[in-house]
Amino acid sequence: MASLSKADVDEQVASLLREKGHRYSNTRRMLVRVLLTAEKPLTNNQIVESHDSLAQSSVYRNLNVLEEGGAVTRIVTNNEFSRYELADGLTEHHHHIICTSCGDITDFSLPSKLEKSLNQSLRSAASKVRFTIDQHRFDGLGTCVACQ
Amino acid sequence: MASLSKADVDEQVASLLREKGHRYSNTRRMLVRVLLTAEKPLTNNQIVESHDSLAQSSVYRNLNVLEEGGAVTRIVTNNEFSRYELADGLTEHHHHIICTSCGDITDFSLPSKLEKSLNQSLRSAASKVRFTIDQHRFDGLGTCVACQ
DNA sequence: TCAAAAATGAGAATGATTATCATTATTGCG
DNA sequence: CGCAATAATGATAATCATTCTCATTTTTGA
Repeated sequence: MASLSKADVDEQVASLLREKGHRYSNTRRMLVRVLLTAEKPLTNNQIVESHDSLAQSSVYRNLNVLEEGGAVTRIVTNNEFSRYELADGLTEHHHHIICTSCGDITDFSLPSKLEKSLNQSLRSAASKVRFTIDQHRFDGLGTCVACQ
Repeated sequence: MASLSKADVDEQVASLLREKGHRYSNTRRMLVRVLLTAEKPLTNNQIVESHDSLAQSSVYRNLNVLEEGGAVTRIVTNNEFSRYELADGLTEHHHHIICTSCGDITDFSLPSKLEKSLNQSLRSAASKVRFTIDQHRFDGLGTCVACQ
């Protein structure tokens, strides 16, 4: 599954938002663009600072709208900041290695075979406790070079 | 790896705290007892309410002390409450199925073969980006029976 | 062109968590 | 045993990321 072009992503996001009765406004378009070009999940402030015309309250509000629409995923690790990235389906499925000291995040992927086995085990466990699974996350927690 | 007895856990925690120059006070002992008997990760408030003599500020402070000592793991999912459980080594290694609606958490385990492959893939990815890995987490995110 | 609906942004409010600090408990040493 | 010194406690205040409010602006569709 190759990654999508900017136009494709726009179209997908527009459609996701439309389903929820939301518009794909300029601000939202800008957020998607920033997340698409970022090579790692970003905090709200990193996004705000990336562009003069972005108001903090709007970024928070719109990231929530995008998250509810399924276009963006929020990553929470500690009690500091949330980080945001484009959701699965808009990017390739991947996982994270997270620095518990500074919060920095790096992406990585698992062999698809392993990914399948994981999914299988998860679904089977979930059905036993009668949970519906929307997504999963596999994170490595540790320390980055800068922090050790 | 069978789970440890209460006495064993106490000994381990005492030792972990001692290494950090902390005492294994009655309050801390009580927190460990509550987490040990709980069948799922608990919020700070759930712990406070489990016992009259527990002050909120002390519970927060001591959960942090226990976390720093490696005796307790904090689980953060959304912007609401953190939840706490005994760390790996004091309980059997396991994973979580989390309800994104109410925050409820259920434990489950992966086949040890899968667990090994996961670890291998993670370590290999981490070394490439020069991260040191302390632990990993694999969470299923979805909706519990009560919320769907 | 116009009204209805949605989005924006500045600032106020919220609320989980952390810091403060006077008081109390514990430790180890003589 | 006492008795400092050190750590823990708990009530309360402070913090700060995030959410809410609301007046204004933009967009939509008829």
